[in-house]
Amino acid sequence: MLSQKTRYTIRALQHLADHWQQGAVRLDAVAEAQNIPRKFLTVILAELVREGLVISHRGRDGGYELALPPVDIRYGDIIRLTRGSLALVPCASRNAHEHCTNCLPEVECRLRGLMLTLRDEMAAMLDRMTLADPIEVEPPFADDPAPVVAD
Amino acid sequence: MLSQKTRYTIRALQHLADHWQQGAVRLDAVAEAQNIPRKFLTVILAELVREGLVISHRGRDGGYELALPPVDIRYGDIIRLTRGSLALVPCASRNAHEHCTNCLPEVECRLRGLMLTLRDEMAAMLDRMTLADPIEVEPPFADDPAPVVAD
DNA sequence: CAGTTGTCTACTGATTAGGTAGAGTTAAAC
DNA sequence: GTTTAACTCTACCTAATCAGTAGACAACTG
Repeated sequence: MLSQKTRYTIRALQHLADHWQQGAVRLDAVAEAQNIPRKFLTVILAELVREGLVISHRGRDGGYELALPPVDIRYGDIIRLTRGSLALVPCASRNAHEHCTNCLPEVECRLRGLMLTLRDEMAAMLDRMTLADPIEVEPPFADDPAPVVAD
Repeated sequence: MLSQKTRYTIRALQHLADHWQQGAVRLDAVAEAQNIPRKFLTVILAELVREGLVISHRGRDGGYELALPPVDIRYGDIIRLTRGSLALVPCASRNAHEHCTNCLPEVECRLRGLMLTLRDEMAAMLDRMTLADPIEVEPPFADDPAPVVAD
């Protein structure tokens, strides 16, 4: 699962992408539109600024904007950034490889073989999609009560 | 990431698959061959027995064996069993759907749209592979020190 | 220089992960 | 029919991570 923080990060970036070249977007605007706890969002955006994905402007009329065009920000990169890796097991990461604990030697681990293949397939998809791509939303599943939304 | 427990589960099942129709395999044999803490493995196998994936034999010369042929156990099923879902966000699960907290309405959530597509791709692959499939292992990445293995 | 906005360090409470302890139950073999 | 090598079950524990908050500070604009 993606952590809540990763989910917030992606939605915040999508929001900034939607306002690309429209000037800085205030933190409160993002928090409100995307339903993200304000204080938590400050932490998230500060991190994105440090990573160079987002530019901030302080003072009156301050806010945030993407540091590069949406088309240059791939979903794969975002997830690698926040989660460290796309892979489902540490030993199957190509960018942040670590050995699994209590595992077999990698050379004979079939779980690793499988997870490497899966990782590559996931990476292919996530690196094909950028913040500029329109994404089709899907209707909620039928037999599912709508969530109670606090106002 | 898959939890350590899920990883152990998969490797334990692979081990049983390797000994399919060779009689019951003792817990200690699995623990040793797969490098899984013995006591923890009892918990894992007990669960698999309850789920009907594994049969246990008590008493002397007891042990465990798969309850059905390896070819009938898909990796997708194993992960769904231990993790509840293949999806990377709760709202993108087709089998154990839940609403995400602090999210947008699902009908307009692009993160969900993306993650549903990804889930389906992952599911297609994981449901194509079974415990009977040979899996190519891959050599460790080159610049990577071998792990220190306690004996 | 007042007010609005972002920045930073630290903290916290709840949950989950990853195991362990230990008493109990079965059943094959002798 | 006793021994003994298995599996089973409930309970518990510790450490890490997650999700989020507090509050003082810094910078920019008008």
